Amino acid sequence: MDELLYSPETITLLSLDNLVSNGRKMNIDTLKVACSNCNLRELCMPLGLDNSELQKLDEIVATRRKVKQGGLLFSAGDTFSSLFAIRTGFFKTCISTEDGREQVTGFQMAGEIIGLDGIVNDIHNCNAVALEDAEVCVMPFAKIEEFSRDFPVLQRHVHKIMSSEIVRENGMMMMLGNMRAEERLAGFLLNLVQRLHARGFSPSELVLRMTREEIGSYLGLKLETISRTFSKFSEEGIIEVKQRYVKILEPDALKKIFNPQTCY
Amino acid sequence: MDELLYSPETITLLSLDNLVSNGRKMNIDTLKVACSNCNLRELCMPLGLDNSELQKLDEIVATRRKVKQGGLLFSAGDTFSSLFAIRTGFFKTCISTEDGREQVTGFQMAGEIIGLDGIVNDIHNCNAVALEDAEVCVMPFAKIEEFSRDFPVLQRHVHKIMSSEIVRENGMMMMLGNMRAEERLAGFLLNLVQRLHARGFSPSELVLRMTREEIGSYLGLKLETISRTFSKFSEEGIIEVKQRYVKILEPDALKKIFNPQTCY
DNA sequence: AAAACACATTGATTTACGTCAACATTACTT
DNA sequence: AAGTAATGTTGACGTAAATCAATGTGTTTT
Repeated sequence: MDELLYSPETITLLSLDNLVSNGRKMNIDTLKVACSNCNLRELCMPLGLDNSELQKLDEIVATRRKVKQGGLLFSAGDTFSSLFAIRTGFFKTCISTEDGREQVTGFQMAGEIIGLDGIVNDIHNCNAVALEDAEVCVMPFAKIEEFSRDFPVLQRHVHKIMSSEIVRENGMMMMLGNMRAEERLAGFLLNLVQRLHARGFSPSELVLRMTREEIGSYLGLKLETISRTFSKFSEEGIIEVKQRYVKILEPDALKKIFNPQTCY
Repeated sequence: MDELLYSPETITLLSLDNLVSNGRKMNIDTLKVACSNCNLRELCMPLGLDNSELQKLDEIVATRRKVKQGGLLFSAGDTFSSLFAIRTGFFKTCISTEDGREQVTGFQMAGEIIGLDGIVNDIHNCNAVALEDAEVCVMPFAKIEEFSRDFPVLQRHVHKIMSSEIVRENGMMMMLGNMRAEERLAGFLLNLVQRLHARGFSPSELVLRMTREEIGSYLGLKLETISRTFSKFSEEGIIEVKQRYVKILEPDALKKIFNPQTCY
């Protein structure tokens, strides 16, 4: 394995929780929080807000909340009251049918917003599970709406976040409806690494926070197919895989697989 | 065929355009419009607004616009400026890859809102195609945002519309990722007929506005599979199919196929 | 250090749906 | 009314991914 610009350890760093946990699966941290000082400022809700607006946002983010690996931030059926901005950690959202089939609907990382599905019916529609120890900012939706009325920039931002989720899901429908296993996995890897890169991580290396089964569920495939496709990419020299660690050796090859036309 | 409570002709009625068209593919109707008098009041944007709020909404809906069958309301790449409320007619939204594969992302009918995908990037992300002659209310998004600030009920309503689209697409991911052809088509039919019923049509009969190919694209299946599955349902006495006309004979059987557990 | 467990890989076989192709029906054109 | 195009149906066959199963690897527990 080549020497790494970003070691797997470094990649994990952002998500580690240095504070002492009280041992419960979840706990509410009543410490006051300041968006204006948050190092996710560029990614999270505050995007594009000036100082006075940032201060207002501080009022929205009343509390933080920690979720241990494997813990639930919320479950389908819970009453909806807040959106959550991920500070650290990694989540999956998933829904299940009565007969126990599960569909992962998304993977969310630091700076992303979770819980939009609850707005329609004031009830959460999916489960949000922490795939590693995580911390989120709790943003009561009533407050978001209240401040949105005073701050058009915030209002617009909220709308863009929701629209972007709609567009992402449109893309997933294309994946699930039209693409073959290799295309889906290529698209998945490119998307993941791009979002990690936007957060200061390597543009070519990543450590998967989810199992093959969870990737498969997200992509509408079985875990064996994910494993086989990883192996195939690896044999072709496109990626290097060692369990959860993935290094993209030929990003262009991956792009070509995902979207045959654009990369000729 | 039994005598019909709602004939196919009746079902078509709502969508017919009685006004004279000027012959162009699309045209902008500058006639002032009143939401307060609209017969879609219960379904469309105004849901839950009182009289003074309804009047404000009238100001948002500046114009109407007609789209002929096969015409485009907007295309991917068009600059986004307005949402559209469907007054009459039926639309599909779809996206395509560079190499020409098409994915239908939704079918929209009277009272539903179209164009939410454009908000993130101020550019439409999909094509909206009229599957029959249609008329929409043009709602400039800047105005929607402006009035949302003054009318919390409207603000909440806009949020719910967006959230509901997210939830719908979550459901589609479940369909596309986990369900077999029969389950998908059963779910599709149940959803269509339920939405039509909410608009005063029959709870058991419908006339499809889309081809087998378009249904297939939406459901991630090929047109032959749609055709075969229709035939199978028909042979089993669950539905009666004659081209675009469908009558649901055994709604419970359909529900059981869609969701094996809930109906035992 | 060994045992137990969760997760990942790989092979053999099956299957649901896709592909290809012929034909039927309806709607559109002139 | 006849001819043409678009859409829908049905059959024969092929295939990508699922299923079943065995084995490997890494991590946690005691």
